[in-house]
Amino acid sequence: MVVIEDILKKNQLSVTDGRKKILELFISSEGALAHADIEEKTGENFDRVTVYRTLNTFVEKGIIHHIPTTDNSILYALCKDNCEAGHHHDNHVHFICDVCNKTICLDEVTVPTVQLPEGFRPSHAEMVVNGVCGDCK
Amino acid sequence: MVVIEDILKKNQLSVTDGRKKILELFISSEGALAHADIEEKTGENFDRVTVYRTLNTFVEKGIIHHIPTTDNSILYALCKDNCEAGHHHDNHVHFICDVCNKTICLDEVTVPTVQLPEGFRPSHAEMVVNGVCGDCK
DNA sequence: GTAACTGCAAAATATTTGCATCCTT
DNA sequence: AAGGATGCAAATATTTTGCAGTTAC
Repeated sequence: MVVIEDILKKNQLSVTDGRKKILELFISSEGALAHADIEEKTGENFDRVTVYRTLNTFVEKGIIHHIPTTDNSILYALCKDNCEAGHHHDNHVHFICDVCNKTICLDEVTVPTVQLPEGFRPSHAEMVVNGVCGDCK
Repeated sequence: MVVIEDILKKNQLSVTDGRKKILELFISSEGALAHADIEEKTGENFDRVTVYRTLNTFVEKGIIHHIPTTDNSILYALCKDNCEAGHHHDNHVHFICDVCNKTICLDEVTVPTVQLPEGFRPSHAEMVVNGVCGDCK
């Protein structure tokens, strides 16, 4: 698909099979993905190492970003257009469903600002909400 | 110290040297601790395995809890009194300093509620703010 | 004395690195 | 053709498990 290749080119990355598939997976999935998801769902067996490297590259370029999680898992999700390399401004709330366990980016819900104590200067804020999602209610 | 032993007893845990030292470390440090911090800062060389088991036990009992982080690290911090085993209600904002890299529990700052899309039901929310802390400004 | 906790060894997982080969540009 | 990306092998790092010895109560 043209769009996917454009994203890669825009970030000075050569267009390879693996990168296209992984990026496509992110675009087609509504939620966030863990490393393991990617190894499974790409269908073809990718080399584990390639997945690691691809994810790192995507994070560096600002195509995807980490999502904070309370358990130990590492999740990745697509960044929105206003992200730049190394400094993403992806200010929406993430929702983790307790039932189906999917992580969903609530693009419409902005992270609220909070009043910090004297002397603290915020640069970025993340918010994760747990609960039951629309599909599982 | 009496207080520390009381916390352990209150949670039906036998009072051992390792648990006392690790718990003491949490109480005396203002911020959150990673597994590695604990191995270092307890001074004595604990067995790595004991640290893992102690942390898990403390989390199960609700003495400490995970803090969500955007990078891959796993951080732990003390829970407040209103925490119960397996179900903590620790609703304050966490602050991670970009300079000194410490993670601080802002006990006074409550996580705000956000308006979720139709059909979503929240059970818990976490918020992490990055920036520069009072000491590093 | 008994149950629970610890430490050691080792297994199972997860992540990183080096290098030769292959693919993109 | 040149540089970057991949795959394999192997090195590291992280976490879990089993079991025997030790400690708390």
